[in-house]
Amino acid sequence: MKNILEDLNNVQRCAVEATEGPVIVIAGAGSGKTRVLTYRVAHLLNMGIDPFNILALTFTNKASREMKERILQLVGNADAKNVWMGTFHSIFARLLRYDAHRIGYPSNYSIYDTDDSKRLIKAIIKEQNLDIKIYAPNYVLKVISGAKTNLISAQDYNDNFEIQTRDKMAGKPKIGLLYTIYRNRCFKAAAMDFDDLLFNTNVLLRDFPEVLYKYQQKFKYILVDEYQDTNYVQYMIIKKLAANNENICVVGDDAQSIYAFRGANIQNILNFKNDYPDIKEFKLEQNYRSTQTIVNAANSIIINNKNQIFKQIWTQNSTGDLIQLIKANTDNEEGILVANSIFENKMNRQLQNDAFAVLYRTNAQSRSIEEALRKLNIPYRIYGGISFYKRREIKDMLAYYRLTINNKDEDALIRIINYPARGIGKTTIEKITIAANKNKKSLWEIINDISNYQLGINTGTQSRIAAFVTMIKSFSVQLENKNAFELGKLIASSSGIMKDLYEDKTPEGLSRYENIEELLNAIKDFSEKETEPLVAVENSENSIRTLNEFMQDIALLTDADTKDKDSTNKVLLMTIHSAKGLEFPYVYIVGVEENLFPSIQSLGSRADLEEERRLFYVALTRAEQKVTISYAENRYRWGDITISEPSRFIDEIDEKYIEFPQKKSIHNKTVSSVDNSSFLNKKFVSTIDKNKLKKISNLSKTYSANNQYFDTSVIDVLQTGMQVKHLRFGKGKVVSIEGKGSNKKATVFFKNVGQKQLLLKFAKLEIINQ
DNA sequence: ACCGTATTCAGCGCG
DNA sequence: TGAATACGGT
Repeated sequence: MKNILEDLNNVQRCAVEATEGPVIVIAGAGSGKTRVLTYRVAHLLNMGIDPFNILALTFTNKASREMKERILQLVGNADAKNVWMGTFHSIFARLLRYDAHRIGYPSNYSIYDTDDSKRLIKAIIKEQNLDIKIYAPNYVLKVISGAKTNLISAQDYNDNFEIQTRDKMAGKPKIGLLYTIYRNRCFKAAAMDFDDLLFNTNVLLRDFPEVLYKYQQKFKYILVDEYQDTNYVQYMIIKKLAANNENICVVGDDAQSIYAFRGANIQNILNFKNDYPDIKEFKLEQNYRSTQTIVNAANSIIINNKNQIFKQIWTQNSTGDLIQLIKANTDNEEGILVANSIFENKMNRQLQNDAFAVLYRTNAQSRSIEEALRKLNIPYRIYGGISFYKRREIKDMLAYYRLTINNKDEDALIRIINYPARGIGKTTIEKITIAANKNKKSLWEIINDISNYQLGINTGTQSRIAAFVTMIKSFSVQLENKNAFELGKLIASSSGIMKDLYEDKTPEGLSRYENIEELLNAIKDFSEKETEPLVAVENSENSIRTLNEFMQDIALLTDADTKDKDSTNKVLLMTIHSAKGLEFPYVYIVGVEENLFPSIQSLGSRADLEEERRLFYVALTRAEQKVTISYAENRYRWGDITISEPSRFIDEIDEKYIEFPQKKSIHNKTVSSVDNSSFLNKKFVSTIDKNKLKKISNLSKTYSANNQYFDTSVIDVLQTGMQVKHLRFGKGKVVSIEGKGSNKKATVFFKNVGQKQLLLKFAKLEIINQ
């Protein structure tokens, strides 16, 4: 067998071979992070570790799928698919199928997605006669979700004086009550939302020592990807699982932590060492993805952040093109200029459409880009958007499946009890809901025994309800003996959904019908082929693949997971957030303006601004060959034209990496004096006001002041024994010098921080004493 | 049951 | 501005 370790560089190899004990890998952008993770798992397997003893947690389903494929290729042994690899949610959803009975949940519990949760919250707010404006469902959900993420139960929430005070001050004292009701309703419906999957896992591991012991024994080796974006509950779960063996390896890059806004805690990675004193730390600093220009420009950005783990990303790749700056008058013009630029590059360099990606801060920005691309007949695809599984007709169909599997599923029941219309109206449902709340029963329990409750429902309606119950039951009894496709198809036709959509001859109706057909095709694939389940199945004695299994498989899918058949060779448009982990030869970052990027909401706090800067860093480092940055001076936002300035992030890039606009906007507003001033010629042209001129000229001074540190002469002159000063590390003494030319490295002993290896072209060393 | 109008929302979004 | 949904009238 080939020694796979030979594919790795030194640090990567060390990180892969350090299988025992706690390990942290700080992996710079493009430094081969995924490689380390996959090779590490492959290495463990080659060492003879049982795949069932390995737990690998990823950020997205897509990442786990890709990693699995690569590991299979590496070890060439189908056993590898038994590694527990997946997202936190899919892995622990699975754990809960085995053990949730201890906290009162059946193993066939439903999973509510965000829409389902919101519907339920809204219904509860209405039932409580609260003002929907004060208790906006989105807000309430966000608060509840945040609480669960921080392991605050409904009980804790209501008992916590500070929280209660905060809610009262905000004029929303009933949020705790809504949390309690919401939790109880989910429980009664045998449903968990996304947050519950993690929250309840933590409860199991916390309150049931035998469960904790079981999984500690099982997961002898734990790997966590994208550790910088983990939140508190994830942190706690990992900590508990790893407590016994401490064979834990986390991989991440603090510079790419961009999800604080939804609870990710960058301190998890910054403080990881505190939890495991005897930790081994590896830093992957060589970038294999991008040109020197891109790497250096990205470094010059991120250095402005205070809160970070020190590292020096460098590359052996060629210098490459300068970062091109495009200035536009309006957002529409920005779209045109970007599309033109893509077209030019495509022609001049003979590139395919899929060599290009356009990244933006907010989804609303895609419009002008789309229009311009369409005009030039450049095919594009928006990455993200409405997921197949979130379409109304699909959710309706899935609601039938959910109710068939879990009769208590309240959201599913409400969704379909009168769809297709069967004469069970609002008033009836209201009566049933009230009865359920009063009797502390699920809706299903009420309608299953409708004749025994005096709800004032007329006999006609009662018999229609009874017929509905009978129909669902007739589906439920076939869950075990029919495969997913047979039963799925039966439900689609018996429920009347197929007929309902078939009769709708509008274009929307037609497309809905087709979508249902597509869903059935997917189920057919699942039933027949040995499709790889998202999470390994341990005892697959079951010869048929059931509808229940299908639903578990897709419950945690997102649109990023739905394969797009004709996704090939198109320009990709997406938010920067969804670009995380991806790479493209040519990257356009658009709308790089103050108040948009960085977002206006981020300007209030240093932490938020630093997150925006990391986001910009992520955007830059997606590119392999060339980055183009654009901004517009006028932009439509919320129906108003707003005037914007170029983002501070543009100023932060060392200007020697930027190619400033030469020719102007298509509106021919070029200022004639451009040629007179070499400075203006370089900078943003057009109508620059005096203040901006002043600002820019100050900046240019800053740059030249900085440039002395970059002066190659320092690299050439530096000798062992010299006293030097580093911007962040302070004073130190050169211990040794290795390498030559631009890859020259010095080992320096600093008084304050100890010994460091520095790549001289980045380290802004100043010689203070020979 | 359905349609037209009113209202609301607009930072990023893993599962 | 524009889309997505809620509401209210027929």
